Amino acid sequence: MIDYDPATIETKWQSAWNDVKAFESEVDPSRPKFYCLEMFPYPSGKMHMGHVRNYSIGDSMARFRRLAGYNVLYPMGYDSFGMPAENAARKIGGHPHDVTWSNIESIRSDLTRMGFSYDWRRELATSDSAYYRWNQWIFLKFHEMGLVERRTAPTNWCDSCDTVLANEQVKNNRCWRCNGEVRQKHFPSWYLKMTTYADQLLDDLEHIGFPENVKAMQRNWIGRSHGAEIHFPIVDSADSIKAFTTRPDSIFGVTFVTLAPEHPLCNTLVEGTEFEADFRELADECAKISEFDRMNMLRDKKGVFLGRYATNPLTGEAVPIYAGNFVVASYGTGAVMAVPGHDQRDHDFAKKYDIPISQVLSEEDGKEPKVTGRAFEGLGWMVNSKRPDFDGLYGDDAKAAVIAALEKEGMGAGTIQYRLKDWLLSRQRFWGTPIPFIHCDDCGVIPVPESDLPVELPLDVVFTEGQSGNPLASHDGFVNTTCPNCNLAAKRETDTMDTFYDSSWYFLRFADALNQSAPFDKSNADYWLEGGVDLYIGGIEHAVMHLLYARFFTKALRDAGLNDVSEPFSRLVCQGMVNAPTPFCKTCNVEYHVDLDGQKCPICDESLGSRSAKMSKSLGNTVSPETMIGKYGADTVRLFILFGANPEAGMDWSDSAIDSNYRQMKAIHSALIQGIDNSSESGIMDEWLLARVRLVRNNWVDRMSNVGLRDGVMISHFEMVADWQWAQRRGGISASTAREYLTTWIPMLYPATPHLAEEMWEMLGMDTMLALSNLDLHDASGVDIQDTIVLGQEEYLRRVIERARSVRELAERHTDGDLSAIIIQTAQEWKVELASKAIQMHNDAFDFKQGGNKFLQTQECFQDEDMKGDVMQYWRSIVVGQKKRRGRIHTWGEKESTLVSSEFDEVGFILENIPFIATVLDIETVEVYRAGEGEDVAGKARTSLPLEPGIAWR
RNA sequence: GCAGGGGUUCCCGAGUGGUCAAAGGGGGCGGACUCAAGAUCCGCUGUCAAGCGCUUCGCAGGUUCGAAUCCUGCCCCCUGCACCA
Repeated sequence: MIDYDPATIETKWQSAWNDVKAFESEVDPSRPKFYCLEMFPYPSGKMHMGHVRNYSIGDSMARFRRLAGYNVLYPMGYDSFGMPAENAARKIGGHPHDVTWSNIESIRSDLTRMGFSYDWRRELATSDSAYYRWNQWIFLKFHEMGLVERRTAPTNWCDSCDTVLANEQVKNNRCWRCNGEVRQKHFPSWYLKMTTYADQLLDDLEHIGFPENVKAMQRNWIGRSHGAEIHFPIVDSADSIKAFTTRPDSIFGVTFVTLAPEHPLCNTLVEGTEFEADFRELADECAKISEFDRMNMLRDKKGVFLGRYATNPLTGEAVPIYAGNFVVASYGTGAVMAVPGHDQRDHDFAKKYDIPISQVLSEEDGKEPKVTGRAFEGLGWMVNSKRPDFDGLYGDDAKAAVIAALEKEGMGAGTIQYRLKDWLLSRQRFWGTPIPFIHCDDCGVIPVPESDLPVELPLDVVFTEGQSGNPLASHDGFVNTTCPNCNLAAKRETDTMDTFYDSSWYFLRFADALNQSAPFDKSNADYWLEGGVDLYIGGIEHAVMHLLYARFFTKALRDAGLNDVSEPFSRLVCQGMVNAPTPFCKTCNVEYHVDLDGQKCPICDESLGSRSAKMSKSLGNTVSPETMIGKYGADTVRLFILFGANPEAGMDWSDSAIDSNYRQMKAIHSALIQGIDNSSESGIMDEWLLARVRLVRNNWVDRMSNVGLRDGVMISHFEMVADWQWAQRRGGISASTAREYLTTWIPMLYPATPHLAEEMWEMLGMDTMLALSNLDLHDASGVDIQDTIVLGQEEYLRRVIERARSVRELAERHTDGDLSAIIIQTAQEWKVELASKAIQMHNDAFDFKQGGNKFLQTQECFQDEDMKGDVMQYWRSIVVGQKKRRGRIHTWGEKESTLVSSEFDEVGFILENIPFIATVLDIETVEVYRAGEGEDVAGKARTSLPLEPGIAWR
């Protein structure tokens, strides 16, 4: 017997695939396309388990689709601009370019060793000028379209990263990358006007296959809210306060107005008055304190009266103006109309400062609002309106009426607010795409002409530790240039682009990666991206940033005329994390480094337990893919990854589990060898095994088509081995059946474990490699009636054996000495007859409640007075059932019904299989007869049902 | 607080009204093989019991002839956003 030797066959097939260029694909409108893409890696060093998982999923799907006849685009690249490379370069004194390229080499070799089937011709790296020149080209295009804006505004500045950040990159006022605190800084910056697309980005979410949580996060992020902007004229002033509200229907309950302390009107109003001092104190407090303190402080709502009043535009009432620490300057208009009767926050504030509370919405139509001591925030019926024609209106009608009145009187308008901001694109860092603009004293900020692209990053820059600032800014050769307009000396822009820019269109570049005259050819992009990338796989951490930017880009590029695609990704799968055991203290709820395994908790001194935690360097619970591939081979690692959990679920690394997957691979290998070597001429299990494979293959295609890889692999790598082994145990199969089975089975092994499959395919004598094969999977012929019977019979046998086992222990207790015989009593003929009739009637929608008893009375078996009771009881059990179990005619599946109706000869079938039953049950004698035709051992005759014989031991 | 996702047997994890004491894997136990270990194979793994038994799918109710599955309320966990007006 040949041993399973993954190392040899894996390298063999990897180079064979490479030799025949198996995975290179071209546009071919005559075939259905499938674009399979994984979020490309940031080349930070070696490949880790998260990558392995991501790409194992993608590769299996790509291979599955190729096998099914699709024209598959499956490319790979590197998201290689970014700070880690720059920081590494500073540390070791090199250039980010060199750091990046050596990491890319390393990752590429890991990817190759896993056998991933990429079209390597399309490989790209975003830090390559062949790529980023198109970043610049697109930027100029966006500029022409009016989507680029340079403006000075407060920005999020991260001190430790030495750069500004986009809104999306700030989490809890901390930097997404380094977790350092972010502060506000006024800065001239480049923006992409993503808000132009806010509505499309939100509305189009409805039609794409993203997971619900990702859609929710994006909706949340875009944060569209419908409402009104309402003007509150300031008493004795020409100014008015513009407040945004989502609840214009509560306007008659406004008892004060609150401004953000940063609101410019605050200053105007208090300057030189007795209220100035208090206001300054509040404003300073808000400006200074750290985010952490502010979160605490904000539990305590604070405000100061500004000494002035504003007029409610619909009533003319004057209400006091406050500045409040809880009003956010950057959202809406930075001013809030306060309705303490219907907003809990305003309610708290009003109580604290003794401001009147007025209720103008009622929970019940026609009734006065209840006084509860809390604000009623739901929709309600308007009451107490200080103008006619409003009372009695509800919800949207109420809002519309108020807005209409405001618009008519020029005091406001219905508006829509977004949380989404424009994308702050510029970074004060070196390792990114230079923004292609030039600052000229005379001509201003002007674009680099297209013919001068790319603006390349200089390679002669020295990076040293402790260096701060952007090295581009001090690189004379880069900075100094001439103005394309007036030809006088000018300076280059030294800001570079956010690296998320690079990854916002790489999936389009892959469609035509070698194009040197354009970012991509339109027809190529339209072919491969029609309906979007068909399957996009990556981590949930990109739910907002990358996926939102990429959607925006695709739409903007569409509007630039570069493609006809509106949504880049038609189906997104976010793969779960790979976890591994790590020491854990239950009491302190802290995870520790694996070095502390088996020791005591450093905090509370209790013994540490273990729990599953995300693999990370800081916990030391990582597992090196390289080591695992070396030990078990790529196929086993892939099988483990796919079988360990469904793609979306988190999975736990387990040494024993990968070991058992390796054993499974060996079992598959030896089953295949056994099949190939089979020279038997007859096989009693032929019919059954072939029926099984017809059934199972359809299920497999079904599961795989829906990225149900775990289920798919369970069928191909577990159930089918079990079927094979069962067939062997039950008496074996013939050579021709073995061949037929393998011809179907081996391709099913191919997506998950392609090397083994390819090797076995060749050994089976096939000339065309699986990598080049195109099998019509959907042509699977399915199971026919004969298959159903054969499968049903075998299941019947298994069930009989199972039941025999389950009563065995009891029988042993009730019998003196060893058991020597098993007695099987199949159901009486009249039972089978009745059941068969009942099935027929059930199919004809017979009403058993109505006519069941009447029918029974016409039956021959019912005429015998002694049997009447039994017949009644039996009848109930097959057509009605008990509390817990429904009647058999309802619970029998197709197989069972077919067997019963076709008068399956249970006695004959068991007689044929006596040797097998005797062997597996380890018993000398197996007796079988129809109940009533032999001794009624242990009173089992009465309990026998069709397909459920009474089983007794002796 | 809002939004999304969850809570299933020793563990992980399938399971969307009856075929469910609930797939599969891990772990554990037992057996075969072996001098032994490992590997491999077979069986068992809620509970009492020669049963159309009893109890179990976060908790409490409800709908139903029948609920892990549907409805209501509550508790807990994870993720994201957050005094967003």
